[in-house]
Amino acid sequence: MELHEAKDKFIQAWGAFGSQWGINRSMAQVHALLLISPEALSTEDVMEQLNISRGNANMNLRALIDWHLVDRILKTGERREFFQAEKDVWKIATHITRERKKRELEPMVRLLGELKQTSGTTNETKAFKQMAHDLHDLTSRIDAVLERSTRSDVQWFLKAASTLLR
Amino acid sequence: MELHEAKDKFIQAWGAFGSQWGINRSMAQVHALLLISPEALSTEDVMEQLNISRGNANMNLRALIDWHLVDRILKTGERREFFQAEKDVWKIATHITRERKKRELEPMVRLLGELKQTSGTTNETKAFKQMAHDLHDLTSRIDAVLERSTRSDVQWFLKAASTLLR
DNA sequence: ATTATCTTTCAATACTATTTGGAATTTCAA
DNA sequence: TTGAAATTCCAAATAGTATTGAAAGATAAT
Repeated sequence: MELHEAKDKFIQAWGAFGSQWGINRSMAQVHALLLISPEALSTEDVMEQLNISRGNANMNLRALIDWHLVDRILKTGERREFFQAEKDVWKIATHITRERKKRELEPMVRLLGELKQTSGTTNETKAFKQMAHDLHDLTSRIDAVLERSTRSDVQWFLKAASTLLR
Repeated sequence: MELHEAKDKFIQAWGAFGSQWGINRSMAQVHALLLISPEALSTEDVMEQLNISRGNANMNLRALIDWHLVDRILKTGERREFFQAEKDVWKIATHITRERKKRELEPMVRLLGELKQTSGTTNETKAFKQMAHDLHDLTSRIDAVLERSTRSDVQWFLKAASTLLR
């Protein structure tokens, strides 16, 4: 397959994949583009290559920086800013996981913890409390697994181990 | 907290949580409602309790059945159908995971596998191939972990173990 | 201090996804 | 069979989200 075609396929697929998981398409596409660029790109580059507006490019670049997936690069003698994606896929996975865990999973765990103490003894209440309890238990476990698997020491260890075993 | 308030909070939260992860709000809310109902509900019940239209209720109930999260119940002497959610949270998690893995993750793994064989030796091509390779590696690993952790024998074992340790 | 260049903001617009409600279809007890 | 009761379908309406583009705001060279 030609590079051009492959690049395009990847950007489209990453965008579609992102939107299925609640990440907006442009953001995922900008990320994809930066992931496969050997050099840091300017806002203008991103706009041209993805055919999106300045405002859109700017907003999504900022969001990606906020998610720690992209760094702002300043080149000496250059007025504009350049953007470069983090290329280490472990770090990417870690940042996305931790961020979503913090923003979405943890609040849900907290809520379920509260809800399982709802007062009452009717059948309906019992069913509710049971479900809140079970879900709290499940989400806490998932939270714990994600916490462990994204801790930087584990990352270091896994990386070292996989290098040794290569 | 009162049951009514708790129920409502749960349904709203589950709906919001779902949409953040690419599951439409009504579907998540219907699921939430059925999760906490001790009895199976009719389409009419769902419509009333969530204030949604017949078409909407019907469509999402069918989708939930398709995802193996809800069963259709036939009561003798009753004309209408009733719906009951799977209450075992392990099974719920397993079904959701396996379904999304199959529909979304596996196709991405396949694509990355193809893309990493792109032809060319320029810097740009090399960067592209490297990223495709790394992402293929990562997504395959995630796929493998999910495969293992959702296999029914593992589920059985985990459940038995957690019962013993109670 | 002025100007050219780049970044950010945000109201208007376009686009997508969801929801509705009525018509068509199916089902089953009489 | 028939027809009341239920389900399913689907085109149109609505709601929700993303994108644009022009203007305002920064910034740094001259």
